[in-house]
Amino acid sequence: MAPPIKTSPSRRGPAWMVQAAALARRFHLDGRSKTELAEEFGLSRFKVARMLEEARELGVVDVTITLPTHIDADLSTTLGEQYGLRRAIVVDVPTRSDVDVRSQLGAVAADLLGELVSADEVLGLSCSRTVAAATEALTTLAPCTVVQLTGTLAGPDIAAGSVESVRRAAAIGGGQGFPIYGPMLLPDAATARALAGESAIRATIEQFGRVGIAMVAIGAWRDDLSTVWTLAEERARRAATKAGAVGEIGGRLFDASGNPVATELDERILGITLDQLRRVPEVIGLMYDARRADAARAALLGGLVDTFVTDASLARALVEEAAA
Amino acid sequence: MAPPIKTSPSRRGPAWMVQAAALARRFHLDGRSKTELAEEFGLSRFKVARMLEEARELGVVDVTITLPTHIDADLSTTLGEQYGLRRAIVVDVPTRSDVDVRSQLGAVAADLLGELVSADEVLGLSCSRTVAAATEALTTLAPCTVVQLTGTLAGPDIAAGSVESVRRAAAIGGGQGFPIYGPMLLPDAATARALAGESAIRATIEQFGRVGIAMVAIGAWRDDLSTVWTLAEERARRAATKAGAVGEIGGRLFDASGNPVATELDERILGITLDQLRRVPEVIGLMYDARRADAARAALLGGLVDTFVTDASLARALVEEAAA
DNA sequence: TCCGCGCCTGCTCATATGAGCGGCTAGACT
DNA sequence: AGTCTAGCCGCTCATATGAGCAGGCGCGGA
Repeated sequence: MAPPIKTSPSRRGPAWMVQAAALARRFHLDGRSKTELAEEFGLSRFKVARMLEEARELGVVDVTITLPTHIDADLSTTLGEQYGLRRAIVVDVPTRSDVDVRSQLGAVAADLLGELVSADEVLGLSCSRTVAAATEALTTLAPCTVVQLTGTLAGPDIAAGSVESVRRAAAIGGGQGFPIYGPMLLPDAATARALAGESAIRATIEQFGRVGIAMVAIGAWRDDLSTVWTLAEERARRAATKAGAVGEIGGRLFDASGNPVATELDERILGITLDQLRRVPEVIGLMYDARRADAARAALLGGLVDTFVTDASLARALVEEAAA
Repeated sequence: MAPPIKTSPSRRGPAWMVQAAALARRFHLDGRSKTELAEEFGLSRFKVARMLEEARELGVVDVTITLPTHIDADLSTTLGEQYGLRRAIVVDVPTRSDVDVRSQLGAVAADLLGELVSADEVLGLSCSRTVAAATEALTTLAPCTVVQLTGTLAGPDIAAGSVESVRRAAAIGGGQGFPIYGPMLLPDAATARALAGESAIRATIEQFGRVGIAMVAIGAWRDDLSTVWTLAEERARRAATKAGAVGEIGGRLFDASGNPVATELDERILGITLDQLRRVPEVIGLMYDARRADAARAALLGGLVDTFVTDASLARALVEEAAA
């Protein structure tokens, strides 16, 4: 016996199509109730319901989600679900230039801060060009305490990775700022310890436990893909890589599972540790570029981050990896 | 006092956007209930409802109605509403060539017949190239009686306007056919009367009162835009135009209000009268080309037609006219 | 500090909606 | 003709949903 395959259960004609389309428009777009539509079109409410459902099944109704900002909603949702994130936001940035991507990502991250930070909360910021881009784009922020989570980056564009981010955020929100006047990576452990003891810096470090929401950049532990990597000496780099480091947050290295990697570098870093970061209720991680996929995956699977803001290229790489 | 204008009642951030988008997708596309979504997303059902509604208002959810066939759903609905039609079907045909438009229109009209004609009904067909295109595209038709409503057109492509349409439809549906072997326009009234009395033709004419659904082409009473116009003598044309004729159906002229225009030509026509046509419960009018807008408007406003099948150019012209 | 206002939340209850049922009809096969 | 089946329709009743309301909360002005 051949199974009862339906060749074409019900071929709908043009009249049906047009009416279904009109129903769909008034239901989905105008938000009318099915009962209203039944009266308006002179149909039973059951028929309305059945037509709408069939229209959906036939793909007549194609709901396109068009966010006003450049956010890829579908990719965001997929990414968030696949990695069990609280939230994922994929910025659909057409250009490939690092500067443009950072500025787009920053704009979205800035909006996100405005949205998530509530008054009297403590906001923590790491130092990176991406975080700087976010604070540059910041326009609205609840009055909150702003804490610098890491020492400053001494890179070519010094202003980007500096205390400036904290100052700006505090100014916009109208709250207190806790900066760290000191480099992220120090020559040796002793200097690092000394600086950490300095009174202003210690005041900042003491805020770490109070941070309610942190925005940090995630770096890959690879050539040219992390500012910290660039700062480290060749020997230290090798040692860290050998120890399993694939990425870093604020100079703190982690392995493919997202667990901290303790190397000699760790002692020389001025800033929040990964364990401290884990205790922050809401960590927003910023990251872009598909070449950082390994580090991203580690950070996400390791649960270092609650909310992940990224660009489409990296998001796609992550989603495809997870699908395979 | 300045009125309480809200500058921006609630600026939603990226997190809200992404969640709203996810909700919208699952609601509109996957057809989940709001209560389900509330559980799935850990929200109250009220919040879900409000987010969905706000998303709709903000235009975040853009429901695109995409019909599988080349039908412009929006234009169809608008046109139908503006002219108070039972149904309007606008075929979105990209090409401009008459032949292509006719064949596309015909395909849709054929589907429409398959959809609307029920068994044992009496279907009437006028003679025209567009109606011929429809019967050529016909694949499914309920068993019904097919009646030719007008005499045959003696044009360059004779097959198109011939008895062939009736024969084809009757064959496909498997019902009886009532053809008219005789021209639509006769040299004089006496000949017309004589032919109408001929037994086979009279049998057909007697069916006119039983026709439950008619498919007719609407012509414009203008140079080159109506096959009948071409057949008439210059003198007759002028007289008809002077009498107010703007269009014709099966050679029967009507004025700008859709009322019959009685001229000498009327006596020489073999076929259904406009008054007889009005008594048909469902008249499907076929027409295309924006240059026929005047005739179209007259036929529609005059209520000569219940269902109007047309191309996008004509539909747009009509809609814009009505809007002004 | 107190108050009023705007905004958000979740509640209640009347209404809208969905799932499943049984009746009806038409076409296919015996 | 009898009968079977697939659609289609509209009903019932349990559930989902909407409109409107009241409480809470942060902000800004007196």
